[in-house]
Amino acid sequence: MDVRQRIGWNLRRLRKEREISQEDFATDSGFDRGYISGVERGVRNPSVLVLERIAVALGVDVAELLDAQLATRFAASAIRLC
Amino acid sequence: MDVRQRIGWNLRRLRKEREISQEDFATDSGFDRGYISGVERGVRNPSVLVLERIAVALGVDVAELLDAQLATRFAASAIRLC
DNA sequence: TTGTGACTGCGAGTCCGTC
DNA sequence: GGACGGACTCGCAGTCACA
Repeated sequence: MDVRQRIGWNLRRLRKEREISQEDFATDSGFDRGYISGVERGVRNPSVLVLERIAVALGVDVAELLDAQLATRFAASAIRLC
Repeated sequence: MDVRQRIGWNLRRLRKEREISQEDFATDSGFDRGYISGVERGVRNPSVLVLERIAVALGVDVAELLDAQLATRFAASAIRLC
């Protein structure tokens, strides 16, 4: 799985856990809503500074955004649920 | 510690473990030597796609480049050794 | 062998909108 | 609520010469 998709699924997972919308998270993290959408879908290529801002907004460590296992699991269950 | 410094120390640590120069690693990973130098010193802000290329060239997972503990330890010992 | 400043092209990141 | 588009700005990717 691509790093961008890994990050995307992890971001979506952690955001959903907190039960907030992309718009609310965008304002929290100080990013554009459309940009957050792109990151979640894995079409954007964020820099590590962006990653840090996202991690801080989520209250987790940057490394957690790159966790392959959790991303894969969440992606699989998300596909099953839809 | 800044994410960029974390990545920098981890890259330097893993590269030194393999006993190769910045120049050799640059050719291996397909980057410019000056750019690698900047990433190691934490003055560059690489994108996640760059991170993946570096990780592949090192033969490790991207998450390992963001490991805070190993980076801090190596940085401390490096300062002690110099 | 590595650090560093300066440079250009292009993509990251923003703001508007529609569906 | 979220996907997706266009147009825009600014900063990063990638390179080189020199210390």
